[in-house]
Amino acid sequence: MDSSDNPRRATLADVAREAGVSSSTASVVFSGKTKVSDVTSERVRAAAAALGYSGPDPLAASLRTGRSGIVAVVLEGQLRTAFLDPVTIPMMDGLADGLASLGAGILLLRDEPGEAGAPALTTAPVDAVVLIGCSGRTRESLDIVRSRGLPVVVIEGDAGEEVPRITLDNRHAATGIARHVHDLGHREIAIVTLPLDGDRQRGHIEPTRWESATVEVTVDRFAGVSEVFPDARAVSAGGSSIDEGLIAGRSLLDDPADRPTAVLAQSDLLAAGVIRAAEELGLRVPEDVSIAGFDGVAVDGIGPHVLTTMVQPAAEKGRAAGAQIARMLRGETAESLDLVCTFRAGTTTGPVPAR
Amino acid sequence: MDSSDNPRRATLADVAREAGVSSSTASVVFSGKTKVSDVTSERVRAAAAALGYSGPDPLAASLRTGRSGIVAVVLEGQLRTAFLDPVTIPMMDGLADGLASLGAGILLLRDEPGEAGAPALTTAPVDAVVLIGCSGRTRESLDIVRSRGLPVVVIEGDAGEEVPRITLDNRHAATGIARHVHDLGHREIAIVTLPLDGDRQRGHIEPTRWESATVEVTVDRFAGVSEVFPDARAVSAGGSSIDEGLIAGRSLLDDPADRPTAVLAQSDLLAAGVIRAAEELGLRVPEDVSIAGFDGVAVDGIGPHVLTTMVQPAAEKGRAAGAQIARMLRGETAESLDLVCTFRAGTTTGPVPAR
DNA sequence: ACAGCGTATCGAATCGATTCGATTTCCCGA
DNA sequence: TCGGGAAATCGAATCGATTCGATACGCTGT
Repeated sequence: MDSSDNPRRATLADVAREAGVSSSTASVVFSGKTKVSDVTSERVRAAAAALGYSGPDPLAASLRTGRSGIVAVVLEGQLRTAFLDPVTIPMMDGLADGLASLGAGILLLRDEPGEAGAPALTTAPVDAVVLIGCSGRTRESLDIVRSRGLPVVVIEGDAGEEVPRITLDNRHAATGIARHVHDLGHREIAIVTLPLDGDRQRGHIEPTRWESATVEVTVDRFAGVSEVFPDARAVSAGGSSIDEGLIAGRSLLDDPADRPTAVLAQSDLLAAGVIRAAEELGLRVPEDVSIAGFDGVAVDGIGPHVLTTMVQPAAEKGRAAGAQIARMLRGETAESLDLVCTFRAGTTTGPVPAR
Repeated sequence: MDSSDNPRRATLADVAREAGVSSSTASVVFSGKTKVSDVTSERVRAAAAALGYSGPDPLAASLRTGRSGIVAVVLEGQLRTAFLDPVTIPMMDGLADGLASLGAGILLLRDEPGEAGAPALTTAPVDAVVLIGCSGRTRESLDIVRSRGLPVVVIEGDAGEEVPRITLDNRHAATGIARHVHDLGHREIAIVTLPLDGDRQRGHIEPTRWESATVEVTVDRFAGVSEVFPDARAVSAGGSSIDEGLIAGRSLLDDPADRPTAVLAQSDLLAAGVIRAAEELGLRVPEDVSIAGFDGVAVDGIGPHVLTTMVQPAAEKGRAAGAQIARMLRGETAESLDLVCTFRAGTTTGPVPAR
């Protein structure tokens, strides 16, 4: 309205002059770092209002204090890819919470090839960085961050020693759910896995294929199940979605002669797809086939079922990352955390059907 | 490793001294704004490497140039609320694209009560702001932004004149899909709406109820359908999800005596829920009941069906917002855009069943 | 040999706040 | 009446780069 195209916006110095105080005093009025008399404070505020001054310029303040109040989150590839996973969202929310105590905002960065020469990470005014799902190009991001000397935390990824990381006890949790199924009497089970690497290839997984798998989550969850069912067959999905689960589920349940009595999916979305596949084929869950998931997210549209699954503390992952960042910013040393999943018994697993 | 706890990180001046050039020259080597001889450039780079200097400090650079390369996106409430809507994600992706030409990152801000006195928006070093779904508290955000004199764009919300906005032709698009259903011969139709206001109350909507509705999208899409079907009955869902659609669908399709031949849902997720409700009741889609959605997002898990819907240019919304921001930052004036949805004929609508 | 010119580099001002030691003010007790 | 000390305010340095007019240098054409 009135302040949009002035020749120059008012600065703190202008306000101070207008109020008849030094700029140091004016500064303190806004930051509250020191006591100022009420009368002075009032005069400064009045002057600010008169000049249309809306508080200290964040850029200048940042330079002086060395803090921008921004934490970068580096996601792989397109945002849509990252946010397709329903776990990501509560995690981000948790991160926002964990960072809130710092009053820090979240800067979304894609670790893209970066057309304009330097990746955004080089030139972004951030106080710290959170790397999610460290792999491939994220590695480069890490190098940049290290050379800038920024505090960094890695969520679900390995970035070498010295970098604090937040992980999940994927392997142990997977063993837990496998044991649950085993206790129910199941012996013929199948696993629907997440992608093994960037290829996202679907289909049956030969045991030797695991050697070239790079996605840690997938490998760990598989290894966990293997402890209980060393010979379980596995098919890989092309991603974590209901439709992918449906495809995998069909391929597993199609042949009545060779049908597992239980299917362990590596994500809840996949499990939901498998349930749909079972329903399609006229199989009852859990009477004819037991199905378990992983993650413990709210999956829409599986009707009356409550999925048996391992609930991962998604929001907690984010909060923990935020907390570690906060520590590092205070100069304390951060530590790595391995969060534990908790078993949730649902209605989708039951005793092995009488043959 | 080596640069983590030095007494002081190297500055551009240090590098310049080490290389035996002036700091202005050193600056130019990194920014590339002016020609520098190869030999000088090389000397500077070598000096930088020797001192472990990783490029100009973004904070200092920002102060001088007045640009931080960051655009804030203000979301209402929890992140999870905002990202639950599958339209949000491609939109953010589009925004990221639209902003990429500026090399700008996206700062996620929640318009919270803001415990620590000033909301983050006051102190965030941003170049511009995108407000999403302007309502209630977002209004305050707008005031802050205005007083800071920052360029701002509103997506799907009204922020008064002078603020460029990106909108959808919701009303017209809704009319289009209603006409499609009308052309198929349907006369008894029902609408499943998105929430009418913050209450998110479920259930039948009395015509007078519309007067107090505050969510623009809901009202517009309803009004659009009303042009074709003035007497259509409407039920409100408690949100945009498959489960909410299921609930609404059951209530509409339950009674065979009083069953609409077509259901128009205000979102694809709701439509998916209605489809499930129909299937539950043994109704075939579209033979027994036609169902249409809105949005054109990829909905997982409705099996072989392709939803008849209005495809909204979600990514384009974000891209357009990004483009307008870019214009404002270049000093040009931005304009409001009303994007159009396109009809997609699917397999979920068909001729009205013979009675 | 020199005016004229293009190129590479330099100097110094500037961006707008924060910070902390120094200074002033004022009140109280001896 | 004056010294002592707490409270409020001031001054000046500082954060680390960018920018642009000025300068120096080496060529070319006549």
